[in-house]
Amino acid sequence: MSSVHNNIFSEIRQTVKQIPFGYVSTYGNVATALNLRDVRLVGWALHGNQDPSLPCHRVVKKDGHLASNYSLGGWQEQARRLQKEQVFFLKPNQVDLAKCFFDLTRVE
DNA sequence: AAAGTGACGCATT
DNA sequence: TAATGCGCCACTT
Repeated sequence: MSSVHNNIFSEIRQTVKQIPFGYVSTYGNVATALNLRDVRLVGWALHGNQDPSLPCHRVVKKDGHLASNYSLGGWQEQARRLQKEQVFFLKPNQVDLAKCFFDLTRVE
């Protein structure tokens, strides 16, 4: 990853930062909020992230399953962070979107 | 400079 | 129901 992003990547990060504590959003929802045609860009922007102010663990797949390739420690680490925020889980690797989904298209 | 690739998701076979 | 294809960005080689 490079230094400066006056591009979609910074937009993605801005959007992800709007997900409140205790809630999650999905890759697709972020993409829709930004009118992106390629959802993979969201994952790309978060891949290898080290910024603690960027809650990348709050982004999951559309059905609530955790990121299959979560960078730092795999989905188990992502699950640990979410449980710390008292997010509801249906299964060890799947959150309850019905209770914890935050729609980013509503706030933008 | 060009081609390959990816924390996904939807439509098509 | 499973498998495949595409998206068209940004980054890497």
